[in-house]
Amino acid sequence: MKAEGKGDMKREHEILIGFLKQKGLKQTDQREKILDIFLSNVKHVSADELHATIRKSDPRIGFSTVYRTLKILTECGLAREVNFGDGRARFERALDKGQHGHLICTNCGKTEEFAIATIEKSIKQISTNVGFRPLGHRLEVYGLCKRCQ
Amino acid sequence: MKAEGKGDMKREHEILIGFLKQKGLKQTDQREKILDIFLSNVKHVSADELHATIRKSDPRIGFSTVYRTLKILTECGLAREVNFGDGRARFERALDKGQHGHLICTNCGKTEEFAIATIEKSIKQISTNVGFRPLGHRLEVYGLCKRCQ
DNA sequence: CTTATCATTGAATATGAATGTCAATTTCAG
DNA sequence: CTGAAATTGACATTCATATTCAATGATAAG
Repeated sequence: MKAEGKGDMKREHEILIGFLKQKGLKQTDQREKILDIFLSNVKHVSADELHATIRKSDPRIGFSTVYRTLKILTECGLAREVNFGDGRARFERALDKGQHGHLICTNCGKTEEFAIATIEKSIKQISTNVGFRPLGHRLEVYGLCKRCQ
Repeated sequence: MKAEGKGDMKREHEILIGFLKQKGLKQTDQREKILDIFLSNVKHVSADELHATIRKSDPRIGFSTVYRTLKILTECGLAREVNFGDGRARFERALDKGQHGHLICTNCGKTEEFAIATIEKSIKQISTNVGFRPLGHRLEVYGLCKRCQ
C-alpha cells in the first residue's frame, strides 16, 4: 500500500493546522492521524471505510470523529466529496490533484478518473456567460467498463 | 403553473404503457396520475415533494407508490435522477430534453440549466479512448449565482 | 506550572431518506 | 367471470448522516 506523495505530507498537515488555528479550533492527535491515513489511502473512501482502516492502527478513535474530521478536511480543501451513486458520500484527496471526472461502471462498480481540462474551460465560459461564478463541479459518467460490455 | 408540452403528453403515456406491457407490469390509475403530475411540474422534484403535490388532487395515493413509480419512470427514460447535494434524490423530465448540466448556487439553492453539447462530445471521445461505454452522465457545477455573489 | 475556559471526543441517540414487508385490493388474460 | 399475479398503501426496517452530552483534552492567561 504505497502512498503517493507521502514525502510531502507535511504540507497537508500545515494546511490543516493553519485552518484550525484560523478558525479557533484545536489541534488534536486524532485529527492528525485521520489526515495521515486519509492521505495514505489511494481509493475513494467513505467515512465508514476510513474509520475501519483507522481502527486497525488505533481502535480508540470513534466514527464520529472520523466523520467530523472528513468534513473539516473538505472545508480546508484537502479532501473533496464525490458521489458514485451508491448512496454514500466518498472522499478523495483534493490537493495537488487536478480537477477530473469519473467513469463509473454501473455493472461492477469500478471507477476510473479522467482529466477534464477542456471540459473545465467550457464550464467556466458557460458560467460566466450567465453571470454564475463556478467554485467547484462534479462530473460523473455512468456506463460500462471495458470488461463489462 | 403552465405545463410545457402538455399537448403532447399522450406520447409519454404511450411510452409508459408500452414499457409496462413489455415488462409484464400492470397499467394503473395511480401510475397514470403520477406521470401526469410529474410532467406538469416544472421544477426538479423529490419523491416527497411530488407526493405532497399529488395528495392535493388525490389524497389516497401513498408515498410508496409515488416513490416506486418514479423509479419506473426513470427506467423507461421518462425521468432522470439528479442530485443537488441536499441529500435527497430529485427527478426531472427526461424526454425531449437534451442533456444538460446544472448550475447550483451553494448559497440560495437556486438551480439553472445549461446545454452541454460540446462537453458531451468530449465525454464520448474520452470514454472511447479508454474503452468505456458511456450511458449517461451527471454534471453539476456548484458556485454562486448572480444575486449571491 | 496551574488554572480556567472552551473545543473535542466517542458512545449513544436522533433524524430522515430509501427501501422492504404484507394483507387487502386491483388488473388482466383466458 | 375467474383465478393468478401484480399493485397498493400503511407500516416497519435499514442505513447513512447528524446531533447530543458527559468526560476528556488542548490552549492561553496568570
